[in-house]
Amino acid sequence: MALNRSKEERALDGATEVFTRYGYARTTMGDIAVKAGMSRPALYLVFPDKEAAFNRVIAHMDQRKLTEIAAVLSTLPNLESKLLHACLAWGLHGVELAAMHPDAADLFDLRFPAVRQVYANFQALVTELISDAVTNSHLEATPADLARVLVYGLRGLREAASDPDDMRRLVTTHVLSFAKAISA
Amino acid sequence: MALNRSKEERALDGATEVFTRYGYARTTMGDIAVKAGMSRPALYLVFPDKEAAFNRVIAHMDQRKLTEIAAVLSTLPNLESKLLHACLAWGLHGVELAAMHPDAADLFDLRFPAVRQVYANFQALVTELISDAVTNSHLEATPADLARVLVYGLRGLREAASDPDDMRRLVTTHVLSFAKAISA
DNA sequence: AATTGACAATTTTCGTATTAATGTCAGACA
DNA sequence: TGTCTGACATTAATACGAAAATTGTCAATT
Repeated sequence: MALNRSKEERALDGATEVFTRYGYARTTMGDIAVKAGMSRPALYLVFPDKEAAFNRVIAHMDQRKLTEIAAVLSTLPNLESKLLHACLAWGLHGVELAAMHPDAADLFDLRFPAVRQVYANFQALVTELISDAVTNSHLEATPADLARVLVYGLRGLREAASDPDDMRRLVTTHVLSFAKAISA
Repeated sequence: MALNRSKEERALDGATEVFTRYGYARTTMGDIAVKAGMSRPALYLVFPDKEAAFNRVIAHMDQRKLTEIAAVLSTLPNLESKLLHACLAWGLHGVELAAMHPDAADLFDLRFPAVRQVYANFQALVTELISDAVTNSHLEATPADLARVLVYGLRGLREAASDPDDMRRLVTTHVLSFAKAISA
């Protein structure tokens, strides 16, 4: 049994695959159970309910992405390149997912507590990154407010961008002008 | 008849009032006709169809707002204060309207060509404002892209802001950091 | 102890009847 | 004569009961 993945792993992976492909509304616990190779009641032994499954999936994906980003950040030399990489990696993630699975739009709905948490987490990362620089800049705003502006600004760009390449250009412009403002 | 407003005026004003209160989907041509004090067929002599009426209303409100903004801009001394006033006046307009009439959310739906035009117009205004400064800054982006980032960044802030006062704070932070970036 | 078939409760979907809204035009009106 | 409207056909939204699907639970099984 050591070679087989645990039922928790299979449940989480199955849920991740189905949710990211079809979004929240259009996936059923039955779909997930089939993907995970278990019965539907067995799934309820792993997740209390559908919403909890969704929260776990979002939180897990976010944790992976943030860890991945943090690992790269430590290799980068300055604030500008750190911010740029963080925002490109994080901001493009959603756009690429949406381009791959247009049905999964509700994965980014801020009405989900898990989605708001994703934004809060990234905002915390950005706040940490820019705190030192902000105190030296002549801006009156707090690092937290500046991070909020940067992060939700990224969200606004999603509506302007026509495709991932365009999004990349816009994010780069956004981040570099932001970095310049707080580095001055 | 000189004292009475023309039917075109009454139609436009009536349409403006009803659309801004109930949004596009929940207003009927009948509602507008009543407000405008004319029969429904008479309304069709002014507007070809409902969508045209909506476009006219959005375009007219936008024209008024942009004219109003432009008048103030000419009295302001520098780029920073001009940008700040423009973005506060323009960006808060929608938030305040939405706070007043929550049913009218679809007034800002980018699927409406008229709404996209509103963004394009403001983007053009911002591009014009910042063009000189950008050429002196060390940013590689074009004024048009920078304006796009600023304008759609404002849109993103709407989802972060909890109320008009919070929105005001966020917009101010956004604009001031932006202004600093292109003024350096 | 772990799992599931089967169940009640709830939600979604579907077909259909009904109502409402849109856009048009012949004819009424001034 | 030119402006306007009552009445109409067409299309779209709504209401609603029946059917199907989904959720969450538990007694029974392995």
